[in-house]
Amino acid sequence: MTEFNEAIYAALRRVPPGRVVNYGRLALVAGYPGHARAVGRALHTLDESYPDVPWWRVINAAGRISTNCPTHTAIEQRARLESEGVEFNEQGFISWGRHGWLENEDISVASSQ
DNA sequence: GAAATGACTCAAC
DNA sequence: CGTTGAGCCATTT
Repeated sequence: MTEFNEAIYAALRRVPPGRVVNYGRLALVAGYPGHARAVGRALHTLDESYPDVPWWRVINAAGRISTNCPTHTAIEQRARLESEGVEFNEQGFISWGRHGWLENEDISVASSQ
């Protein structure tokens, strides 16, 4: 496992239940800005070895589930999120204004609600 | 080590 | 938000 993956997992563990974060922001928080795709790869390689990593709280910038993994399906991810209180749109989108992770509330989520 | 791939993102239409 | 095209980076082949 690489240092990069550890950083991603560490940052992901900081995400509280009921909150979601997109790949780009997660990479930014982990200290690797611009590594959005690498985050996707890191989560893809994720397995039972890291049970405490809430991979389901990671979605794409559009606010939608992007998961396309046989072991971690988008259906399962949505179910996990809903059980945590995350609400989905009719179109399957998540409201960043309600469930977006603010990290330290220092970063402007730019939620124009 | 080069080329291809992917759980991405942003800017333009 | 919908789609397209280009940029991005780590892992895989």
